[in-house]
Amino acid sequence: MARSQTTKKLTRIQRQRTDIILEAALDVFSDFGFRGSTIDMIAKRAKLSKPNILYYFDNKEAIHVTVLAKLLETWLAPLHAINEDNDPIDEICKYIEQKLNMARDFPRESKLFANEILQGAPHVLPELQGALKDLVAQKVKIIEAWSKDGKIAQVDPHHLFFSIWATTQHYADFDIQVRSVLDDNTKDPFDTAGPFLKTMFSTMLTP
Amino acid sequence: MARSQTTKKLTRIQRQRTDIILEAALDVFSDFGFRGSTIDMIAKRAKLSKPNILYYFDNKEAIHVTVLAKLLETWLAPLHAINEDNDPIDEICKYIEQKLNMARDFPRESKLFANEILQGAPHVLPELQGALKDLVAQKVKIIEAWSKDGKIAQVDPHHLFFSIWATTQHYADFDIQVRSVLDDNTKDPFDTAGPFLKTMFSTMLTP
DNA sequence: GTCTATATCGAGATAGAC
DNA sequence: GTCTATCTCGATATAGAC
Repeated sequence: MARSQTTKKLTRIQRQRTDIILEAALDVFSDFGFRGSTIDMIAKRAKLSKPNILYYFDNKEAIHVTVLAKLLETWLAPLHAINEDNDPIDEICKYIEQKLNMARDFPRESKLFANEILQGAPHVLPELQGALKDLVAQKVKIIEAWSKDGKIAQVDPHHLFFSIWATTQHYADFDIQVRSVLDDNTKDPFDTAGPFLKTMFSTMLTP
Repeated sequence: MARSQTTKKLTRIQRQRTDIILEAALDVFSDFGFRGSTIDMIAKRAKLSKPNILYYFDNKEAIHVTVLAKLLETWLAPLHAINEDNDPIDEICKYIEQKLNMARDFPRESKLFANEILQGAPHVLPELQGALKDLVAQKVKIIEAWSKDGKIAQVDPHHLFFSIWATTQHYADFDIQVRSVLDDNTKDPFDTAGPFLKTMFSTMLTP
């Protein structure tokens, strides 16, 4: 049994090693998917030997699961931050900006997540049906309250979230298509996407 | 060299066989990605033997490339249909509806395409930079003309297309997440997504 | 054209020395 | 804890009979 699986307490050096492995694994998995990635690739990127990787993790799947678990934490953070007491349109715009910043700054995480969902979420389905569903339900209520109070227009809150997720993550997941279609490659798509999306969503939400 | 690669002319039975193989391949590739799929899976689904598959196609990659080429044709059809002479908002709404219908009726194609783009478009990059880019450039001009004539609001046409692609395809590619988040699984997400998206985009585009 | 049998190879995982 | 060497298996692709 690999060291990291048996106990929670790790020495500093062990913690470092697993972090290096997870960082390399994120690189590889996000580029080639789970099945397209090999332990050898991860080992090379981490500058460790293949058996050494398997000393820290039971098997390839364990690495994948750990990477996904880490990513989910940060992935849901912006949604948590939506606050009922602030101005509704400001809150939504802030959320869009945060999601777009994450797509720009963490494209590997976005692609890895997209890959996992595309394959039917074999490793994160429980989280989708549990933590994510509950969190969304909570924020849906906020949107509904805003609508009821006439602070924003009447919209389907679920589809609002789906649209924000889809449009922001698109710039990370489909970046090769975005850059292929845009003629002027000197301009960063993210710079113009922000204003566009904020305009679109606030126009719809303005009562 | 496999039969189907040497000449263009195929007998009726050969054409049938290759169609059966491509149909099975679409099933398998869209579920497991290129690397996660095996020729055996395709053979089983097509009810043919593995060597028989390789009689019709040189190798696994040739099957993948052929499936992608077929799918791209149908994939771009709705974009072609956008007509400058009709009412702008009607045309955009029609486009959204067609894209959403395709996501509903051809989820395998949508997922396969998403997978290919996520991996960096190894097999369709030339088409993205050629046919797709040209087609988009042409339709971007139509949007710009509509804006200039005051028929629709001023929007960035590229980001408009990106957003339509992202939001519609989301319901096919991320369906497992969509269904996990929605409490009531009896209702079809597509039924409510159509009105939502049409409202969102026409609100933004109304001058 | 289609099959069975098989060569070959890449990759996950382990054994055991140090 | 980390390494080299190796086992093992699954998958691509081919050989050759029918």
